[in-house]
Order: sequence, then C-alpha cells, then structure tokens
Amino acid sequence: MSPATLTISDRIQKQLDDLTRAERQLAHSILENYPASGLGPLSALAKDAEVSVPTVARMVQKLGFSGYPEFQAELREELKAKAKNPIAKHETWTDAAPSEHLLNRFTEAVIDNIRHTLGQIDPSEFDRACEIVADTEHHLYIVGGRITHTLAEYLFLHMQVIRGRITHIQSTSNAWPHYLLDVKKDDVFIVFDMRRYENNTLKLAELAHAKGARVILFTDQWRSPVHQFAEVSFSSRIIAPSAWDSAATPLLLLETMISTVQGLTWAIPKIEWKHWKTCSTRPNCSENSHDRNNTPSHVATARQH
Amino acid sequence: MSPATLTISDRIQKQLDDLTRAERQLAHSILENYPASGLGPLSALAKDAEVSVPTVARMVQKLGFSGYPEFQAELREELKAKAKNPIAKHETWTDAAPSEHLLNRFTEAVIDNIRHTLGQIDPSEFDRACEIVADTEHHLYIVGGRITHTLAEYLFLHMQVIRGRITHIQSTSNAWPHYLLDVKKDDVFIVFDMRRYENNTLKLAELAHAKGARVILFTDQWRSPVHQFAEVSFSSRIIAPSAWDSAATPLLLLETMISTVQGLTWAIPKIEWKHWKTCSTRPNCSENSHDRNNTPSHVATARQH
DNA sequence: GATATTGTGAAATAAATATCACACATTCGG
DNA sequence: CCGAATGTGTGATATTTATTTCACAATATC
Repeated sequence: MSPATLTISDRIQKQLDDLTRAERQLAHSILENYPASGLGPLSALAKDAEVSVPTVARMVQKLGFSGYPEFQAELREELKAKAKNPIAKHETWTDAAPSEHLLNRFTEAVIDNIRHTLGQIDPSEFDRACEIVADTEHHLYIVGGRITHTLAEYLFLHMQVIRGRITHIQSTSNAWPHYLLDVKKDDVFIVFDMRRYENNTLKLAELAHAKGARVILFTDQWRSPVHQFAEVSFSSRIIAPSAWDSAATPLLLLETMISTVQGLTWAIPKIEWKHWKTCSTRPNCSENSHDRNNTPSHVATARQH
Repeated sequence: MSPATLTISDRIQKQLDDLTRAERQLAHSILENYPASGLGPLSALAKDAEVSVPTVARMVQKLGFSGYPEFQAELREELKAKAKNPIAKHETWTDAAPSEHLLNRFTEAVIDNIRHTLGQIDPSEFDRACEIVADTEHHLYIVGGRITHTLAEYLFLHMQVIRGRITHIQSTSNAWPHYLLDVKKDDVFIVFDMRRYENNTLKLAELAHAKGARVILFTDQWRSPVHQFAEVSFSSRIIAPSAWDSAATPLLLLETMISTVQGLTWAIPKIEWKHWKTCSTRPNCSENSHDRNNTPSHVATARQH
C-alpha cells in the first residue's frame, strides 16, 4: 500500500516544486511540526497554515491520497513504525539470517517486551520492593507455580547466598500449608504467578496476606489475581512468537532485583557476612534443596573480571 | 490545560489500578504503540483493543477528559512537544528514572548481551541443533549445574510436553553416573555450563560423548571446556552490572529453541500427540520431578489469545 | 486581459462521537 | 446455591463534527 521506503514527509518535499504558493505554505506548516499537525482535523490544519479548507483538500489529493482520512491513516502508520525502532533501526540481530528467522523474530519480541515492561515500572516502587526483600529481620518466602518455580528457584539460589532466612515453596506441592504455620507478621512473600494463574498460588498468597505477611508479586501483563494481596506488583510483558510465553523479561527484573538487594545488604552491618553461611544453611528448607555445597568463593569468583 | 509534566501515558499507568479488566486491556492497547493508536478514530481503537466502543468512551472520561477529541488533542500536543526535543535522549527504558538507575543500566547490559550473542550465532547451526532436539527417535538428556539447573528445568518442563522421552540430570547430583548406563548411541544431551564451570558436568559430557551421544551445549562467552565434546555450542554473553551473571540471554536462546522444536514436532506425524502424555511421564526421571499434574490443556491454553 | 490560483460561503455527505437501554456475564457476599 | 452489584458488549440513535464538493468572486500571474 504505502511506498514503504518513502515517508509522507519525503513525498511532500519531493513535490514541493510542483506546488502552488498556498500549497507550499501549507506544506511547510505540515513539516513544521511533523507529524503532529497532520493528525488533527483538516480545518485545524488549514487555520494553522493560514490557508483555506479547500486548499488542504486539494493538496492532499494532489499528493495521491483519496482523501484526508487516508492521509492521516498513513501518517499514523509512519508514527507506529517509528515507535517500533526507537533510534537506530536495529539491524536484524543475527544478520546472517533473514529477518524472518525465528531467532530474529523472537528476539525482537523479547526486546519489545522489555521496553514495554520497563516503561511501566515505577523505579521507586521497585526500590521499595528491594528494600523489603533486603530486610533480613524477617523471613523470606519464595513461591513459584508449575512453570514459574524455575524463576523462583533461580531467585532462591541467589538469595540463599545473599541473605539467608528463606524458604522456597512450590504452590503445586501439597505440603505448602505446612510452611504457612510458621509465618509471622511482616514476613515477606515473593510470589510468581503467570498465566494461566494457579489457584493454589492465589490461596497461598491470600493466607499469607491474612497472616500479615507482605507480598511482592511477579506476574504478567494481564496480572494475576494475587495482585490484590500484593504490596508491590511487577507486570512483565511475556508474549512471544511461540506456543509458550517468554520468561526473559521477568527474569531480567528478577536479576536486577537480586543485584539491588545484594547492594543493599552490603551496605548493612558487615557482621552479617561473618555468619552468612550458617544463616543461609539453617532455614533453607526448600523441598528440593539441591545444593549445599555453595561456598563463599562463589560470591567472590562471580565478580571476577 | 495539560498538566504539562504528566503525559497521558503516565496518567494511564498511574490509574491502572483503578481500571477494570476491559479498561486495562484497552489501556495496554493504547500503550502498545503509543501514541499512534490513540490518534485514530475511537472505533478503530476499540476494535484494536478488542473492547466495545462505550468502554473507550467511558475510560476516556474516567481519565478526566471531556471526550475523545480532547483526549486526542492532548496526545497531539504531547507529540508536538516531543518533536521539539532535538535529540530524543537515548530514551532511558523506564523514563521516570535517572538513566543511572540500576533498572536502566541492567537492561542496557542485557540488550547488549543479546545483540552480541545473536550476532555470533549461525542460524543454520541453530536450526540444525533444533532438528537434533526434535528427533524423538532418540532419548534426550538435559543436564544442568548448580545454578544452570534452573535453565535446564525450564527446558525440561517444556520438552516434557513437546516430545517426551527426556531425562533431567543435575550434574551436582551424585546419582548421575547411574543415568549414563542407559545411554545409547545418538542419544542427545543438552548441557548447560556457565562459569564457573563444573567438573562434574565436564566429566558427564565426556562420558556421554564417549558412548556416542550427541552433545549440544549452552555456555557463556568464555566457553565451557565441555565444548570439545559438543556437536553444537551456543555461547551467550552474560555480563551484567551485578555480582552475578545474567541468564536472560541464554534463556532467550532456549525459548527460541523450544519454539522451533515445537514447530518441528508439529510437522511430524500427529500420532505423537496422541500419547505424548504417557511418553513424557514414563522416563522423566529428574530427581526433583516436581509436577506431574501438567495436562494437555496447558498447550492449548498457552496459545490462547 | 486571459489564465490560473485562492478564498468564501454554503450545502451535501459522510463519519465519528456520545449516549441510552438492555442483555449477558462475572464477581461477591451471604 | 442464590441474588445483588458491577462490569461489559450490542444495537440503536441523536448529536455533533469533519470532509468533500460546488459555484463564484477576488486576487494574483504572466
């Protein structure tokens, strides 16, 4: 439909010479603040350019559009396309492949997800959540569902080293009610719940909330119902050209949170570090407590390079 | 007229909580490609967001506008103001925060990782690896280490549904030599090994390779020594402004592979689908086989919308 | 002075918006 | 399990607003 490579702006400038006085005046007005002015009503544009209404109508047709609405539609398309690639039209990610290759399509979707997700996050909310998580005064529970337990596990592995006093609960486990017995007021729950949302997780969050725990939720763009019990919620865009959703964006948030929490606990009395090992190995009663063999060296070595 | 400092985008996000389901759906659609979609006719926006016309009208008023035209007018004002800014500031991802905020720095690092990683991947290699993984004639072993077992588990969960005949081995488990007894020639190993590399994983890969198995490796930019035994290796850049590395990029590769493999197995005789459930539950002997309760409905529902 | 361009005013047409009433679904509280 | 409350879509309509076009006068151009 549209000449694809030729923006309206280009076309106007190209035809500038074929235009009459009033039309040129109009053209300049359009280019003045492009494309905003072209998206308003025709009459407004006419007044803005100080030309008559018929002049606008005539020129739009001269440019090859059937009418002003069509002209506007194409402007919007341009705008939409422009928003897609923020600055540089990022070359295909793996340029050895056609842009239709799933690697490229998937990557674009993920980048897109990230951009939308980050755009909706309030940094102060994020910082607040991190502070809550960094508070070693209270026990930390990490709750994952059928798929999301992998994210939960990932968080668990890191938190184990950073702060201890954590428990990894899998909401699909039928043992989870047991864990709730010990929950005290102001204990912290980090809950993962993506579509399709799991009833167990919701119930668990509700009970935790009822016991006075503070809930932090990682969910998707459609938002798990758990959010009603959550003090802070993070919604990630997770759509991908796949039968499944993408966990890349929530993972990014998670990793950032891990890093932030690490920074916060470092700032706190170093004493913590003296017995971090005993702390972390004491109550880490995840069902699948795989590894006990993590050593302080991990922290050190991970920072190498 | 306009609150100057508060864009419509901001206002929408701020009120997200006060919105109902359909309205939130609409809100996301508006933010989807902002501001283009809001500049078209109301009815188009409604159709695009898959909500009804009155819903749009209602929400616009809820946002404090007298009507849709006023809403559009302010959008155009924003656009005009934005165009004034010569350099569209290397747009921080969450623009409510200083670009020094860890959220922005971390995200940039991850995007950077993705770019570098994708740039080094040969698509045909990737496709070949996917074909190997999609071959249900041979057993598939998924091997993860101390941290990477979360990635392995993520892959396992999906492969379980897609193709069955898989085993999740954790190299840190001292039971893994047991699994190798059954390994046949041309069985497939997907190995995850990131720094710091684990000796167990290396030995496991070596033995598997010695038995004629085909090894596919997911590693980091420095490349695990496992790569000598690997038929295909994928190196992800994993650096992040953190004490730990980022698993986001390998996850992206993984998800793309999952999607591709899914596509390949779909093309193959549908018979597979009839008994996928029995297939997957037979040999899925991961130590921490958390969930047996996944149902075919997951496949169907994950593709909804 | 002949020609082309432009503006005016008006009117016809088309389109979009703002509402309404009502049916249907969902949620919530008991 | 039921009924109330709330949210949502449908279809219809009134109202408003835009667009398109016309005839004609005014103006500029050559």
